[in-house]
Amino acid sequence: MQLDAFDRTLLNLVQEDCSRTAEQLAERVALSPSAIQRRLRRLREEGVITRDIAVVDPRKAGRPTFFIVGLHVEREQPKLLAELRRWLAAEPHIQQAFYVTGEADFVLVITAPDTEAYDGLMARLVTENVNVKRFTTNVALGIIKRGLTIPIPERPDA
Amino acid sequence: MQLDAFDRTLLNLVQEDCSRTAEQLAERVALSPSAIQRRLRRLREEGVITRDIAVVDPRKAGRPTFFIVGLHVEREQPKLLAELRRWLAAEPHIQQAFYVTGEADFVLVITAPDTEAYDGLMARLVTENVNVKRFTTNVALGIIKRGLTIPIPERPDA
DNA sequence: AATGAAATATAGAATAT
DNA sequence: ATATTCTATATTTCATT
Repeated sequence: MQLDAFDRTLLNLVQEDCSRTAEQLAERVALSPSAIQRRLRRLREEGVITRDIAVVDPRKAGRPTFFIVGLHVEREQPKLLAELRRWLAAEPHIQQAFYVTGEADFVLVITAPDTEAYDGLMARLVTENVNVKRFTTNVALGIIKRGLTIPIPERPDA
Repeated sequence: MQLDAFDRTLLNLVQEDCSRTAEQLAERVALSPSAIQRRLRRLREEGVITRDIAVVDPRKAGRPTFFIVGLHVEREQPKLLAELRRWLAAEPHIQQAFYVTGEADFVLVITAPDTEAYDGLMARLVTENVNVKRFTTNVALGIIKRGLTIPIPERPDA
């Protein structure tokens, strides 16, 4: 699916705020509200926009602690890795998981109400996934920024 | 602000999908649609819900590369750290930034259209922030999970 | 004080020009 | 691409507990 300049600015706008009305978006996109609605519907149907979510302020919702975790596996066997991936994806407290090059094999961003909960989670992780060799924990002392926005250049260059 | 059981389930639901109508939410929250709307409005006013955003599929929007970066600073002086924080927060390609304990001082999640763009960004980072000593890069080979959801227990335990 | 139900207003979806 | 209608949702108001 090809994205034109209109699609790209729309994507940038709804990544900031998806509660904007088509009319409000029309003030910034040189398109009629109905054209904007059609495009947004198409972008969602095509899976360019995968979902619309509310972002909650952690300080006002239980003050969870954030942990950045580097995971090291025993073997790089595809089967074992796929299993681990599924496990990570299914765990609600794991916000994000990347399979990476470099020192660690996986990097995780985890939220837990407290350190004990985190310990419990990681204990389960290592016992239920024997392929996990070890992990290194970084506790977040401060959250500077937290988002999923992918900046989309107005003009395509790919 | 105190969150009761209704607020908590609502928060869990809108973190999954904020495009649900009050009527749909009412099927799962034993409240009338109007009560639900009032609560959601209050949660947004109070800043418990900070914003509503569309999540874009990176594979369908330019296939950017994700980088997980560990940042090491020269000095831990509050003034210098605050400056760096501001710089990180202002940079659109930096999706997330945490100030952490452990080996690195900051952990960043960065998206860039390609490796050159990443190089350019990091070059700017180190030249414009002399307090940055060095950094370690992990390239994401695969994204297993990507979200901002904070699981909120139905019963408060804090 | 907060809820539920009915009123109005607004935005979205579909159709036609 | 705009204009119009139709439908659904959100917003407001009010009575009730």
